[in-house]
Amino acid sequence: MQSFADLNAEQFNVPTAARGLIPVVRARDGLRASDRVFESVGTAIRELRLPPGLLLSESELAQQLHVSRTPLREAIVRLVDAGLLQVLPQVGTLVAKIRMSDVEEARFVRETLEIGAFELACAPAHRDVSVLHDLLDQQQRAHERGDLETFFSADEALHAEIFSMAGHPGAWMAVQRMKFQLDRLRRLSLPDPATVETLIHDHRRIVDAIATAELAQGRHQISVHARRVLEHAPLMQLKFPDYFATEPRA
Amino acid sequence: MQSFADLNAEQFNVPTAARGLIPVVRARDGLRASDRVFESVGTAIRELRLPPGLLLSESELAQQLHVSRTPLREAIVRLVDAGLLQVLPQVGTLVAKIRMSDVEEARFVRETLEIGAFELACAPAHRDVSVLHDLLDQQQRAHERGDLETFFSADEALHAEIFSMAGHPGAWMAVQRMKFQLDRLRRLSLPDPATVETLIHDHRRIVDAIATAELAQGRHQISVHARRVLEHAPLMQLKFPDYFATEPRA
DNA sequence: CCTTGCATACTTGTATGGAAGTATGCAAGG
DNA sequence: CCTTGCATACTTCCATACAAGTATGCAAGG
Repeated sequence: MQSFADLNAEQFNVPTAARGLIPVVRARDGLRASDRVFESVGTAIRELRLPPGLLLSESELAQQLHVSRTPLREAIVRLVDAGLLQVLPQVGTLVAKIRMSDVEEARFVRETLEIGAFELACAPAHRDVSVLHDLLDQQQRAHERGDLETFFSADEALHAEIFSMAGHPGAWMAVQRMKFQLDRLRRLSLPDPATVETLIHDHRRIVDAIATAELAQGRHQISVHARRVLEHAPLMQLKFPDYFATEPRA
Repeated sequence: MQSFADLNAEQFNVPTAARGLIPVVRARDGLRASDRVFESVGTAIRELRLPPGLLLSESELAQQLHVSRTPLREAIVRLVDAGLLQVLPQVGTLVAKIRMSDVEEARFVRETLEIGAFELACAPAHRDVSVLHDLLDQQQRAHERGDLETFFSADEALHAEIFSMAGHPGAWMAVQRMKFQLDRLRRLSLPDPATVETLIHDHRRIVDAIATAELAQGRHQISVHARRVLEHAPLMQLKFPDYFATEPRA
């Protein structure tokens, strides 16, 4: 199995240091070291900088992030709960592979909750979709200048805003927890500009459905939108076979 | 603020030991100490043996559970993520109070996902509701002999089984995470036998709706069922005012 | 050549000691 | 009597040392 140090050695030609893979966030704010590590490592996993199946080591990671093993372990515990890491006692800690059954569950949760939120967002007589239009514009501009990260942020913000309009901003948290698995699959298939345009198109139709309170149309659009990650899944499984888990959860 | 030791002193007349509040789970299986503590403390909180607002202490808890502070802290981190604990740095760790906004969010997530699962469970032509009927019988018998714990288990199992029938057993996990807040509110209002009978009645109607695939009827019943916890909420807020949070999340 | 057993170097899990920060009570001064 | 400042006793947070278990490579024996 490929180790963390090996991977870094390949990419940066430095045997021990791993600068670049995980940005070393320094002690800003009053944030706990545990939180910084959770954010840093969690983002690195979701952005596939730490590829699925990679074997990590607590002490190695701790050194590279300049924290001790205690706060690192607390971050690991949370990442295990989130389904992004898997700990094999006395063996190692590895980046969880993408399990299509988990992806499907996340898709169901997301689609179902977003449709529920959409219906509530359509209910108020005086609803204000100007924020949604702003976010659509942001996405368009970010796409035109090839800024994927900003597009991602605006994408997230759009979906979160719909939950806010529905009066359930907290439910978006529940969706995000499940979305972790979807994120990695999306990241695999999203360098394609055409796909981004499709997503923006989806967003426009969903926002339009809210503006005009067309329930049936909106439900359909959200369903289509939520299932897009699954479209490229079979191809991605062929292209990156060892990113995907074949066996049931250990 | 009432401390953990004080509470125990009141109930058991022992100043330091806290036997009874949290069962000391001994090192069975190959389970990690961290996992045992998470289960033990989490259950104690959900069953209100550790009342909302209670101020805890890492070292105190560690002594009483016969583990060191490290695995205890890892359990605390998970319980914070679950929304059952709240850590105030350099001050203390306290049992999170019940916030009605969280309850409402959990209700929305649960109701929406259960309706979604219900619709899928109705779809297959050859669906087998015998397991559901067994669980209904278990609930009836448990209620007749006043066995609340068994009723709770069968209740959970029934809802989980519906998600299984829908082909999304994993989505039940997402519901359970949100349900933690609902559990405590239910626990407050459930010593009432009449309420238990109402719940069993709800369950029967929901199972019937699945058996006959009456979509509209089932959706309505699940919605009514999911909102029952809210019925007694105002009364409970009057009866146990310091169990509930008034301010927004810190 | 192949198999088996063991020494060794890892891994995660747990315990403990110290550092930094906060609430509290008490004493001194107005 | 009321307010202010400080000493003290907590708290969580972090670093480190040790314990227990697993994989690996090498050597010895069949």
